[in-house]
Amino acid sequence: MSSAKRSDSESDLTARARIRDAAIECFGQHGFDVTVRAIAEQAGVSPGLVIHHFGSKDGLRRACDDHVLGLINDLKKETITSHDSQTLLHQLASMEEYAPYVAYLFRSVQTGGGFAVSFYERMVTDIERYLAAGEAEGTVRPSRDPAKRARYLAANAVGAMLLRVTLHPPGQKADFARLLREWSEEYALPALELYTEGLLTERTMLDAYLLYVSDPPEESG
Amino acid sequence: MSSAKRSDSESDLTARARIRDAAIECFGQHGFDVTVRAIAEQAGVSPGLVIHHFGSKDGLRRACDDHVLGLINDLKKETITSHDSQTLLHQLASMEEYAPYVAYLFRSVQTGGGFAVSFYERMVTDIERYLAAGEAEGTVRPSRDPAKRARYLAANAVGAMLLRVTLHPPGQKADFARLLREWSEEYALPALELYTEGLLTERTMLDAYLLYVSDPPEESG
DNA sequence: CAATAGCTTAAACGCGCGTTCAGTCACCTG
DNA sequence: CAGGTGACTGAACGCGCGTTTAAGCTATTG
Repeated sequence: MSSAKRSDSESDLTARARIRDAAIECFGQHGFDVTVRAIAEQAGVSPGLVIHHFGSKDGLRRACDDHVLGLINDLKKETITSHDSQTLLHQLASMEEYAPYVAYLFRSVQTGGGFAVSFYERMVTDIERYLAAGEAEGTVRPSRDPAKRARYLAANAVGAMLLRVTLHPPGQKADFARLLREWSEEYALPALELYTEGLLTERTMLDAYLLYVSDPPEESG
Repeated sequence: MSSAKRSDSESDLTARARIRDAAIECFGQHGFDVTVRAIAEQAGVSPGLVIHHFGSKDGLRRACDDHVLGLINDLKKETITSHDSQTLLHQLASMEEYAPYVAYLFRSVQTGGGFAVSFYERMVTDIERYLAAGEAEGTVRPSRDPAKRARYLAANAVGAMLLRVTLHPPGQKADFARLLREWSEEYALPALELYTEGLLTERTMLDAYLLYVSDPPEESG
């Protein structure tokens, strides 16, 4: 379904594909409130044709979701063997030709909805696998609850980027690869401090919590 | 400016104030795309009156920003002496009568813009002070760059909550106090693990980075 | 009481949106 | 060549939005 046509150069694509690509670009750059007219103009067609092919603006959005999902799946299958230590988003962002799709994904997460949730869940399990590998390798400390740790770290990492993009929206041609790189450089020090030395000097809070969960007090009310 | 009238009970307020409060409630619950008509209905007035008092929908939004900002300032002045260890947002959320304002702030951050940025910057310095206090007290490890650490931790904390609210939007009467509490309980373990034990088993990455910044390699290109 | 000023409303305006529709064109099929 | 099918367009429709406008109501003032 997603592996049919795979050419580019913009004009030898079927109009339907051109509209879909234009929509992904517009949605990613300006959010899902872009007008159908703007998408049509970007694709070089009339607004009516957009609806003719996708039924409605919502149908177009679903088609975009499906297409991006297909690309992700294809990418995953390709890189499942090459055991690189990069997370899904970094993989995507590092490839320049995938820029519009990364922007689309950011915008999806920013907007919320089912597609964003499923993509985020994918990242969570991605990070969980990544941490488990590090654990097996001996570089990552074992956790008392690896799943929750992965979820916690994922929420922090993705949330921080989401906040950044929301408060300081990038310009027209958003280079998310650069954005992720700059983020990593900017906060490498506090991140590495936190990851290797922790934040607290004593373990009293953790020990108290562990004692608490092993022997919880009675619930009142 | 924000300390003039301070009564409630909804009907003895001036219409202007009633509209403003209704707008804060609507904006917080449904986002800034709520219609002026919906706000007017919530306030029990006609749509025209809303524009009559605030000039435009944007003017109404600015008035809401100013009002919430005023409340925050008042709250800060009150609790500046009581040196509690709670961050600004937790203080707000812990007071039930402030619920609409917390929802409004969440929605502001979610939407972006100048007001959201200034509020977030406030949280950053808030957390920086909080960390510095812990450092002086001996419970928080000193950092090689406290400002950046504060910014990093703030981005993670706020971003994670933003992501949560975006992907799993709360129902009609959003209880953000409960939401923050549930979040803390849910991820107490991985957070405490990370904060007291760190994530990595070796300090090679941190040491390599420290070496790198003290003697950076030549930039090529 | 008459007059003025401000609060308030119902109705409507203008605009931009998603969508529909009638019709044109190109291309297959027999 | 006749006929039909689907891509495609330009124009329009209908709707909901923010906003405007004219008029009514109330209260204060001389």
